Amino acid sequence: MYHPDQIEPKWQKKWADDGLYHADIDPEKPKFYALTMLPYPSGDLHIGHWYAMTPSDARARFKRMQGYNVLFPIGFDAFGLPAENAAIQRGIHPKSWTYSNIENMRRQLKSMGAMFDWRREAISADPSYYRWTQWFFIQFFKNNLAYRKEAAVDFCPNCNTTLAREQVQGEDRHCERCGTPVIKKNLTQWFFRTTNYAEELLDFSDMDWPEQVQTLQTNWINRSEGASVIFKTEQGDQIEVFTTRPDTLWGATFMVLAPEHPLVSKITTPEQQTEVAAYREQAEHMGDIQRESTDREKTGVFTGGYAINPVNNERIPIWIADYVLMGYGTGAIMAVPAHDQRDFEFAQKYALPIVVVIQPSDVAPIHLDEMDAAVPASGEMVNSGPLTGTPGEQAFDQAVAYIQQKGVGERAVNYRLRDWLISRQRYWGAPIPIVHCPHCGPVAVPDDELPVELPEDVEWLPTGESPLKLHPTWRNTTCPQCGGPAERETDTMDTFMCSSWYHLRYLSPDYDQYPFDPAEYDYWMPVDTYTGGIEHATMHLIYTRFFHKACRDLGITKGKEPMRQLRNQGMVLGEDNEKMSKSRGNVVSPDDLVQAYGADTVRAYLMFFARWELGAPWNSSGIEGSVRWLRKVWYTFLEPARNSQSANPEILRTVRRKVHQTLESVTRDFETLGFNTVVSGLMELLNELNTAKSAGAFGTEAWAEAESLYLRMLAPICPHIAEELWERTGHAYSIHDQAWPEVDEEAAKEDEITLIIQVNGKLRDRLTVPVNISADEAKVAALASENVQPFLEGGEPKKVIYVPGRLVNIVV
RNA sequence: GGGGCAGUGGCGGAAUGGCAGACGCAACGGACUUAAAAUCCGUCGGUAGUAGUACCGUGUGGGUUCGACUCCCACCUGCCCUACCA
Repeated sequence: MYHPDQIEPKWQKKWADDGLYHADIDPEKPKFYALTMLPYPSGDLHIGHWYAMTPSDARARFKRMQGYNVLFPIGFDAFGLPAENAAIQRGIHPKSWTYSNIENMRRQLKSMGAMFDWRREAISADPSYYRWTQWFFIQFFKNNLAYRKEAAVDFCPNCNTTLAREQVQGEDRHCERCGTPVIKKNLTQWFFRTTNYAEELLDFSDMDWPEQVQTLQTNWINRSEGASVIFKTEQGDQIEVFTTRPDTLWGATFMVLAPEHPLVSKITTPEQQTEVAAYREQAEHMGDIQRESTDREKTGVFTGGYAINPVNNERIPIWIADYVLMGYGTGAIMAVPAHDQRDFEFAQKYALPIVVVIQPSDVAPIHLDEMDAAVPASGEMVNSGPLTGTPGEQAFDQAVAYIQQKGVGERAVNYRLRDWLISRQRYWGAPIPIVHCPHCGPVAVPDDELPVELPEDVEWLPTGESPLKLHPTWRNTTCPQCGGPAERETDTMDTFMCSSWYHLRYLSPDYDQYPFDPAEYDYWMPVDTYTGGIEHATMHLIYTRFFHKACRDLGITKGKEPMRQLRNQGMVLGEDNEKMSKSRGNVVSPDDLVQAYGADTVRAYLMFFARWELGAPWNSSGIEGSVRWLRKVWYTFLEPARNSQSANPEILRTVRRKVHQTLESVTRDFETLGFNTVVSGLMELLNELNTAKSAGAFGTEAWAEAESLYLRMLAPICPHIAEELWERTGHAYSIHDQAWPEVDEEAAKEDEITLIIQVNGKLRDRLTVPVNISADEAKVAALASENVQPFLEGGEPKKVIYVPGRLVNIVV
């Protein structure tokens, strides 16, 4: 009988004792770095973790059997808010909460039977880890990739911390972690210059990443081509604007600044002072959700000031309006009401002039008094001074050339991507290693004083303030530069900073000279296959790419990208087709499943029940199929047959053919991460083998080969049962050290094929013919078919198409 | 408003432009059993027919092709991302 509860712990212990999955540098072997996104130690391993990790493990095991030296590490993204919330709510220290969770999750992870090399485990909350997170920060700081500025930033009132732009999501602009709508706050925060890399981050060449992730990142970065144009106020101040439509410059009849624009107070005339101040006040207090809602009627006020349109020297009024955002572009726009809907609405409401300067050829001649909407299309330039008459296709380039020649602007590219805000006003994170000195300003903590350790004796007060700020002594220090009294930065780093480089720490988690051992780096990097959820497309996956490129420019890392191939798994939903959650009561516990069925069954089912990249709702009866399969595997190979060795050569030939055909498809599907068809292929083969077994194939040479190949193909998916059967069928330990079998092309070949006979593309007959049938023979056979005759109606076919080895299509 | 992905039996899914529904779940019928579980055998897209078989069928409508689940165009539905982005 198959008893997974007996064999699984036994083999897990033996593999661990033998160090079977230790991955060490071996220059003789090609390397393969397989990486699965590291989990947050929330306390319990979710079925989603199993869904993410066990297929990745199977793929890594497959690569290992193919002869690669495979590194498949694991660790914990151990800093973060839930730990701190547990501290506030239940009085448990985040450290003990986190580390006891890690202990439990380690046990759960080990129950998977995955080939993790535990010697390489890295925990981002260990001082030996975050010492280097801090070290990276300092490298960025010293090289002007980290800077501090005051800005209106997103703040989660529930988590009591600022967030990066990427961590604010959805229409209601809610916090990525807790779902609370964020508010804007003016704060001085640390940023990384991700925007320096905007252009490079758009380049996905030589990367095998899903189209969807490329699209998400490309849209997130949102490159737009246009021109930057300098307008001057009547007092001579410059106002720079970005426009994607330089060809509409002659139609710019007013300017709009964001209410927060620094020039507003200077431009505003005394008469307009009160109104402008009131509007700015109102804009400041209005939530972002309200302010950014598109359907709200546009509002604004006149500043009293005027600018000069640099192409036609027209005097145009300067307004402020909250539909212009300080955070995008320059916070100022030239308004072209005739050709931009927003500007059009604004101009209508406030009776501002509208001038048509573009006449698209497929639009009836535009008359000002008949306009009820802007005409955003491009077309021939009209009313545009020297450029009047320029055809639509040339308008953009001609306009840019014109402003460049006049020295009032130039071609420009703008991105929506913002710099990465990394300050968090929380305790449980890596402290930002900066000392604020009243004389020297912000000064980096010297390398030999790293890590800046988190003090453990902190108090939890429900004030929303970081305990680091409230700590009586920790803040006080001396300036590393001048030696005078100074204060430590009390903000910690975004945990995405920790996870931007964990793949490097896995290489040498105990190394203390550098973030990683360069020898390990040179051997293992880049990551060959990276797997994880698509929800990280515009967060972690952008950050880690930025991090790699920034480090490359500092001489720390090498190569263009950190991860060569990326694959995303889908999500396992509850049986009710809803996202699993405790409150819905639809959570599936992997611990319970392992207890009931064994890890191998859970692994097999997770790989079989859905397309991995799509995921599907859980089906608790579906897992029965995987249980039955493994039970069947067990007795197929272990229970001798009464009629052993009595099969005829025909049967044995068929056995060999099926085995090698399956090996071919399984190999291909493992390569492409098509796990569901790997499993179904093996199920199918097992059915065939049982047919052959009842026909007397058991105990033959062909059977022995089938057994050996079957178990090896099974090994990556169900490592325990494969090892057990490998031993029980008399093979030497360990199956996981065996080579992936080679396909015997000769054995896989078919002798006969089923030739499909179609008439006008419709199936009419199937003929069994020799595989090497000639085209003429095939056509003759097809035309002779009884099922075809009635359709010929005695006449000659118009055309007969023969697809070698497949079909004959008769066109009548 | 913009962009992306998906749509195949009761369900999950399979199918280099060439036999639609492999494999599995559920369901139904049968064998074994005192009984149950386990296991085994069989049926399982729709309509008509005892049957051979015929017709219909991969969200809808067109197109390309000897031939379309697959490629192209338009649309519908669902999900995801994004959004006064200048």
